[in-house]
This record gives sequence, C-alpha cells and structure tokens, in this order.
Amino acid sequence: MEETYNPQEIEAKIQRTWQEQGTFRALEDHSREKYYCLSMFPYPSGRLHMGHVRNYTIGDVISRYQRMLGRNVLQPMGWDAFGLPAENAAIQNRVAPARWTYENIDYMRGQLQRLGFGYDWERELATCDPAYYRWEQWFFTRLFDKGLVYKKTAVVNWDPVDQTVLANEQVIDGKGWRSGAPVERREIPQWFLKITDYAQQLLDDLDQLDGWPEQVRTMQRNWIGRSEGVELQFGIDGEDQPLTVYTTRPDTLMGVTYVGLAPEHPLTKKAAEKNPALQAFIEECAHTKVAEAELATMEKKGIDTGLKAIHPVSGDEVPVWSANFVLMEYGSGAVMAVPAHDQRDYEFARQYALPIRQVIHPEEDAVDVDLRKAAFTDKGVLKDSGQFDGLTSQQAFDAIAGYLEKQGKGRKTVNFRLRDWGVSRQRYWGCPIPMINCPACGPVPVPEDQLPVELPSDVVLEGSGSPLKKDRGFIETSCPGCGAAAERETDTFDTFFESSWYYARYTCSDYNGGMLDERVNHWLPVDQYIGGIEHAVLHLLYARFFHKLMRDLELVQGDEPFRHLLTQGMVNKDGSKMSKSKGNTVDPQALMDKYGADTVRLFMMFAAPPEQSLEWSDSGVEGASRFLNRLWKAVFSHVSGAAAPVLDADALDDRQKALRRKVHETVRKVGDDIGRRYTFNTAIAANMELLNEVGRFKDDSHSGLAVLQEALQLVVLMLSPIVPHISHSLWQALGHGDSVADQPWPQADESALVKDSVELVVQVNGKVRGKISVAADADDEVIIETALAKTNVKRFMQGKALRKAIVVAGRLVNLVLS
RNA sequence: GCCGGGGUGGCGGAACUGGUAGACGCGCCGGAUUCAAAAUCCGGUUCUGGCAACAGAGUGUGGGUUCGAUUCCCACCCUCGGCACCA
Repeated sequence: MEETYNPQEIEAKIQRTWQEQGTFRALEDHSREKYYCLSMFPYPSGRLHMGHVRNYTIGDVISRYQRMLGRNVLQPMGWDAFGLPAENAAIQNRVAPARWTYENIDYMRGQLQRLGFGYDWERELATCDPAYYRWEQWFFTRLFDKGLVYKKTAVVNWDPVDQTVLANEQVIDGKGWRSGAPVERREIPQWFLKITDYAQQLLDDLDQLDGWPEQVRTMQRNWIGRSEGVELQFGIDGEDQPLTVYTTRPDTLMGVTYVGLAPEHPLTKKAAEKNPALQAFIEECAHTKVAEAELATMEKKGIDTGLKAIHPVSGDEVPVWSANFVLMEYGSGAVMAVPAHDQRDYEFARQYALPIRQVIHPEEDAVDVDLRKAAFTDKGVLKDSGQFDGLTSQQAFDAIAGYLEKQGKGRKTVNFRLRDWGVSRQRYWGCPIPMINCPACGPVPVPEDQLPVELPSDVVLEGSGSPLKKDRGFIETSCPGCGAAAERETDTFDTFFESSWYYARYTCSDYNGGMLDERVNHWLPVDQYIGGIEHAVLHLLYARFFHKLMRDLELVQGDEPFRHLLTQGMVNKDGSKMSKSKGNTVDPQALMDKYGADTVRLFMMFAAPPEQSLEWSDSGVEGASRFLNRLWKAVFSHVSGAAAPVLDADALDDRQKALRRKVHETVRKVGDDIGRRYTFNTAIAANMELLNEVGRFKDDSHSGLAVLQEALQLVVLMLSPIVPHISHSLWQALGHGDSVADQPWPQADESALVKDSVELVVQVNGKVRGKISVAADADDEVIIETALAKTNVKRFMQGKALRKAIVVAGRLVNLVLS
C-alpha cells in the first residue's frame, strides 16, 4: 500500500477494471431481485454542471448500496438530445445542431465515466437518434388511430421581426430576446394529445404512489385540479348560440351582475367588428406573453362589449365585458361574475363601477356582510335569490343545478384544470411529427413502413423560423391514402415527448423490431427515480400519462412507471442557483482534476440532504478531501503494524468494548440513513465521528488490533457507495483480494450494542439541571430518587413540592414542581 | 396572482415519533511541529454575565396548546421552485 493517497491514479485504475470486466452491465437474471435505479437524463449542453453531479451521485450511491444488498441493479444513462440550445448554438457558431449535440455527448460521457458512475453503457441512448425517435413517431400514429390526437388552434408568442415563434423564456419584458420587438399573441393550428381523457386516472393513481414525496403528489393533484360544478348557459341578445360558462359556485348564481369574456373569444371578436374601442382593447391584450403567471399578475383590465347576456333564471339582462384575466385556454373562455362572492370579480367590479349584489349571508348571522373592502367568499345561506332563499350553499348547489337541468340550461359537471397537451413546436431540432397533409384526405399519419420520418441534417439555421418550412425536399411527398401530391407536417414534437418514455426504452434500447420488447416488463417499474424538483409537475405528469397510454396499447404492464421518487434540490452559490447567466458556476471538471472524483462525490453528499438546496463551498470541498486523506492514513498506519488477529468478542476490555459498540451503532445508523432515510449527509457524519474515535483509540494489543481491523473494514464498506474508488483500494489494503463493490452490506452485531448503564437528563420544570447515570434496567422510582439527590436539583427544589415526575425511557426525567 | 418547499451559531447543516438545540464539517482562536511557512496533529468555539461552578437568553416574526415545542395549531414576513414553448 502506498503511504500517500493518490486519487487520480487509483481512480483511473479501478475505472479501467470496471470497464474491462463489465462490472455494471445489467442482464435479465430471474434468480435475483431486480432493482432499476434511474436518474433523469441530461440535456447535452456541453459540460456537466453541479446539478448533474449531484443528481447522478445520488443515483450511483443508491445503486451501489442496492447492489450490496444483493439486488440485480440496472442503472442506465442517455441523452435528452433535442432542444432549443442546439439551435441557438447553431446560429451563433455556424455549427450544425446534430454535430454540436453529438460532440457534447462525447465530452459529457467522458465526464460521467471520470466520476465513476456505475452505468450500463451498453444501453445508452440519444433521443435525436432516428433509431429512438422512429418509435415515438410510430406511437403517435397509433394514438392518432385511437382518436387521442387532434388538431386545434392555440396561442403562441410571435416575434414579428424575426418571424418566428418564441419560447416563454425567450420573451424578456414582453419583447423578443433577439429582435427586441414587442411580442404578439398569435393563434396557429397545433397537434394536441388528449391527456384530459386520462385526468381522472392520473389523479386517482397518485394514491398508489406512496413512494413519492407528498408535496409532489399534492402539486400534481392541484395541477390536475378536479372540481365539481355546473355548466350553464347565458342567452346572448341577438345571437343564436347561448354562451356556456362553468362555475363551482352555482349557489351564487343570483348574484351575477356581469359576464366576462376572453379577449380572443369569438364573440368578442364578432362584437369588435363594429366597435373600434373593443378592437383596440383586443389589440392591446394581444401584446402579452403567453404565460399564466403573466396574466395573473398583470393589471386587470376590461371593456364593455355592448352585448347583453340573459340570466338563465331571472331572465334579467347583464352586461358582457371582455376582460384580460379570462383565459381562452381554460374552460369555455367565458365566466359568470359574482362580485359579492368572488374576490377577483369584486376587484374588477369596483374598478369599473359594476353592481355588487349580495346573495349569500353567513349561516349564523343573517345580516348583511361588510362588502366595502372585500368579497364574502365563504359558503352560507342564500338571500335575495327568489325561490332559492333560505337554502344553504350546499342545498342550493343541487337545487339550482336541478332547476337549470329541467330548463335545459345547464347540468352538473366535473371539470379539470388540466388542459390537453399541445405537442407541436415550430422548431427544427426536434422529432418530426409524422403526419402528411393531403388536400383531399386531410391529415394522414405516415404509415409504419415509411418511418422514421428523418430530420434532414443538411440545413442552415438563420434565426428566423424553422428551416424545415423552407425545405421543399422534406415537405413534398405524396398522400399515403390517395397518392396525390401532399405536404409533410413541418412542426416537431415538444421535447417532453422524448423524455416521457425513455425510461422504458432503456430496458431494450437495442431492439429494432418495435418500440419495446418483453424485457420492459422484467425491469419496469423503475424502483427509484431521481431528478430535480423543478420536474415535479410537467415531466413527471407527462411520463405517467405516457405510461398509461403504453399500457393501453399493451406495450407495458402496470399503471405507474416510477415506484419511488427522490426530488433533489438545487445547487446554489452565494444564495442563488448556479447558472451561466449569473456567472456563479463551478466547473466539476476542474475539481475532479484537482481532488479526484471521490472528493467531489463526498462533498456533494455531505453538504446537504438530497432534497434540500445545496450551498456550494470551496472550503467544504477541501474538508472532504482532508477526510479522505485521514481515512487513507488511518488504514495505512494500521496495515503497517502487526497483523490483526481474528476478533474474539468475549475477550475485550471495557475500552475495546466501547469502541466496538460505537462501530456497530454506526453500522446500524448508516444502514438506516442510506437505506430508509436517504440522508447521506448524516451517514457520512456518523462515519467521520467513528473515524475520530478510532483515531483516539491507541491500543496495539491483539484484541485492540482486531477491534481496529473490524472498525476500519466496516467504515470502508459503509463509505463505498459514496466514495467507491478509495474504498476499493482500502478494502484490498485491508487484506481482501475481492472487489468492495461485490461485498454484502454490513449488518450490526446486536451483541455489541448491549449497554449496562444509560445517561439521563434531569429537568426541573422543563429546564435541564443535570445528568444522572443509572442502570439500563432501572425502574422509574430509582430514577426519580437519583435525580432528586442531585445537588443542583436540590437547589431548585428548595421550598417547593414535587407535583409530578415524567420519565421518558432512556432519555430524561422531568421533575414538575408546584 | 395561484400551487408547493424552505428560514436553526460567523457559514453548510444535525436534532428521525413533542423529550439534552447546535452532531459532523467549514471558518475562526489558541497550542504542538518547523529556521520559517504550507501541510499535519491537539484543544477551544451560540450569545450575554462570571476566574469557575453556574445562571439568563436563544431555532424568521407575533400569538396559542403542553410538564416540555426547531417539531403541533393560528396569523404574518422573507426567500426558493413550478405555472403548460427552458430542460
């Protein structure tokens, strides 16, 4: 064994061995329990960032721990390779997106290997590879056949100068990031997946996901947003068709004083034809970014359309206003407004001097509520509501719904906040949507034998619009139905499309005969999924949706793809997220070069528990490196001395027993920390504490050396999932010829944990006044007597009587004085 | 604005089921080693008072429940993530 720890040397050596021996290749082995551990795959942006390092270290620690528990572990890795940054790089550096992407993949793969992650590289995939995306094209055409795909217009951010659609992040303060021109809302036809058909299942099945954090399930529940309400119709004066609105508060129906319409609503547009002021309002509303946060925070504005709506019960006329806060995308694009009982309606009514009509009063108090400052939004009892007066909100819900139903003007209905998934993107660097538009047949899916529709690689990106739209060779084709000349769809898929099924493809990434083969059911569901908390809703909801779609096409079994989910926190520096734009990034490569992979891995796992955000610290990395050096030295000085004899647990003196107890207490704690709690930081801290104790233990007797040998072996085993390279070297230095990665996870020796006496805290009226040591099996009376005998306790007892004493076994005794 | 987190020493964090607040690490202070420095090793380190024993205060703010609250309840402040075309 070398005297000094040389991470670069030992890491390169063992990594070579892992590669040569295929240590982390996963084969379908039915004799062992499988364990599929998956980390969210990276976008190949160029180099790894600290968020990647954190994510993948967590995954690797869990994988290696599960391997030591005897499981047959699959841990794959791949590339979420389509996306916007490749197009930006292409424009900036005049390099083709494909080349840029594949070069990044090569570099980042090297970095992942340098970090020593135990991946099965034979299953690697890249989503920009036609061998991958052809199957999602095939899948899309199956969904089309099943009627789960449709086309409708939807609003996008339009840059009128660059003549291109902008992503939300490309709109800065309402202007295009490149052109600086004010964006316009523009409606274009796009493909949608009917995720709302699965809303109820996606909601219900959250209950089976007991391995998911409760907060993520709550966020998904709220996102799906199931509500029970009433859909009802207002007649519009001079129109044939009534206006449909949805409300969760039909009990407030008699308090409606106006109706709100989205500016993009067809009725608004129609009314604007002879109303220049309304036309100007629509125009003004068309200059905001397409984002809910934007709409929800902007100043509420509206204008009277001049239309009159007819109340479905009273027959009264109420004004119809166009308002910028009514979303065309949500529901019918129209709302009934009850200013007295809805805060947003209230504020709008106040601003435009619209009437406020109270129709609900609190149950216990039939007087008027104070509506001078805010709406009264609680449920209660109806008033001024004609035949419904005196009913509670609950009763009125049913009564009013029933009345409307009888009149043919409404019905009870379940509504979801979830909207269908728009999958069209007007971009080049994505998977082509496999559709052909035939003038005669309409949209026709590309037949299976013509897949994949390959993305042309010989394109020039100029920054305005998708090059596919100018590529006649790509566009011109013939209709698979009638054979007439037809045009290909030039939009590509949302990149969430690729990331919604990659977890399944890893199980059979080499299969070319179909989307998935039977191996998928050997490995799925993923036992542990790990990724950033920012994916709590969108990616994880789409992936769950896809899994159900694949299940219904009999491609996979089971309802859910991810059994356990760990959402890691951000990596911050100086209090904010590491990002290029803030200039506060730390390059993992430089750290690997300076300290080695194990130090980087150790710091990442030690600095914070995985779910919390992690504050970067250069000196913390130094500390991690120092610890590994101390560990190395401890093993070196031990193996340099006399050989350790076999441990005889019955022949130990008190000090040896005490150290051995500490060792096994640590084994118990670390197993719990890694296996149950996923608090790798406290697992590391416990090992540090133990190593500190080992350092204080000077005993070169036979028994002493044996206890020390056991202690060091166990520390090495416990740390091996976190710092696998140094652990491998030290395991061999401690006299083992085999690989530490193949050792069983250590179990605590119960007999070493036995204690004769325990220390208890003594409190007087809840404040700590001293400590006592009592026999481990002492009963409460003895404990209280011993506590009362303490000098410091007596001082506080003076002149007072003991009212009661609370003994908490193994912890404390609290003396309560009167 | 809506949904979901978080707030504990100088700093990162620990305290798992309501039971010793501050484990472990960083930083800092003192000492050893060294011609000297780096590295390393040892000791100290929440704040206030005290030579000390010890006492008082203390987990974002204000209230509450309890023998006992970082932990539970109510109200609020700050901050981070998401909000459907960043991934």
